[in-house]
Parts: sequence; structure tokens; C-alpha cells
Amino acid sequence: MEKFDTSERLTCSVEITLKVIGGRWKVLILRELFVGIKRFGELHRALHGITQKMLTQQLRELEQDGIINRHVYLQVPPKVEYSLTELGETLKPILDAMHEWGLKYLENR
Amino acid sequence: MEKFDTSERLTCSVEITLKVIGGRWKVLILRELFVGIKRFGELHRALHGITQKMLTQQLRELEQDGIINRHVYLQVPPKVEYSLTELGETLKPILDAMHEWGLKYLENR
DNA sequence: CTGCATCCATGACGATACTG
DNA sequence: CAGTATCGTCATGGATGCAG
Repeated sequence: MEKFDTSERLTCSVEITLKVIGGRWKVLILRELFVGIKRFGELHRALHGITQKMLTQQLRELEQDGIINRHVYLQVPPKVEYSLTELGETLKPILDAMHEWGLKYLENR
Repeated sequence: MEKFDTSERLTCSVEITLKVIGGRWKVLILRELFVGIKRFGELHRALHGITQKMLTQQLRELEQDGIINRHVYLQVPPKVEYSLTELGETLKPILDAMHEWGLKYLENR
């Protein structure tokens, strides 16, 4: 029972990309943010069915991966805005390509 | 800009693409098949760490989704070859883009 | 050689309640 | 408004053995 790579089992960079955008809600969050800056509540309303816990979690992971910025306004009531980083913007061509492929896939079925 | 209805499971075509290539081993299998036709055993050796069950399972799903062909030679011992379909080939640009992005991501960390 | 059956561990995801 | 904190479920993936 030999463990090969305890740190990460990512052997190719494609898997890294997949890991970054692979969360249950991440591509949907990214699609919202490609349009522009959004507040937490806006995202929560836009992604029907997502719980606050999941939204928070997925946003944290995207932030951790350097895909989005989190801007907290120190005020009451709280206001937090999310936006894409430069790195996050570079994901757009990929998501667009995936969108196109998905449409083509649906035609061929 | 299109509105996606998240009341259903898969509503946005990006998610469909993600579902097709999102399995734990699928992108690695696809990378092997982009090179050319491969036998079951070849894939099994190439993807260090995968179990036969998982390899079979992921190959079945890719076949189901119309991404790969499965060619069974009726002989003993058995011989099964896997290859990309035309639809499968159209995934290459996307995987290439994801590969490039993964590399860039690694630089920026 | 290829692949199915079975059992099982894990963690991703979700429902719900509570808070500064 | 924008989160935490628990607790539970269920699909995913893995170990092992058997079969044609």
C-alpha cells in the first residue's frame, strides 16, 4: 500500500485548471462575475438554490486560488463585493469555449 | 446575455462540458487518446494508480457521452481498443487551453 | 486480458439554526 | 447583510475478489 504523492495527485496542468473551476457552483459564480462586480447578496439571489454556506465556501476557494478579489466595506450593515482578478479574467476564453462545446454537444445528442 | 435557470441540475452549457470531462481520471484518459488508439491495458499502465474498476467506469461514461469509441476484438485473450470520436477530438482545443492556463497559474503562485 | 460484483471510506454538498 | 456552526446525506472513488 504505497502512497505516491501525499501532497497532491495532480500530474498534469489540465487537472489544476479543473480543480480551480471544478466546484459545484464555481463556473456559475464566475459567469456572474464576468458581467461585473457583484455583492454577496446579489450572487446569492442569482444562483437559485445555493446555500449561504456553499456560496461562502466556493467564494473563499476562488479567492484562495487568486481568481477573485474580496472587498469588505467596514460599515453597518456589512457590504462585501466580489470581482475577478486579472488571473480570473484569463479564464473567460476557456469558459466561453466550454460554453460553445456544451451547446454543440447538446445538438449532437 | 442568457439567463440560466438553476432550479434544474444542469442548466448552463458550461456545466455540461464540465460534467463530461470532470471525472477524476477523464482528462488523463483523454490526453492518452489524443496521442492515438490505446488498448485497455495500455491505458491501465499509463495512468499510474487507477484501478481497473475506475478505468472501466470512466471509459464507459466517456463512451456513453459519445466522446470515445470502444472496439472489441472477438478473440481470446480479449482485446479492446479505445479511440476518440469526432466529437471527442473537438475537446482538444479546450484541454489545450486548460493546460496552458494551468501552467500560467503555476507561474503566478 | 478485460471487466464485473461487492463492500466500504471519504468528503463534497446540503438543511437548518444562529450571530456580529 | 454577510456570514458561522452543526449535523446529516449521498455520490464518488477505492480495495479486493471473481469471471469469461
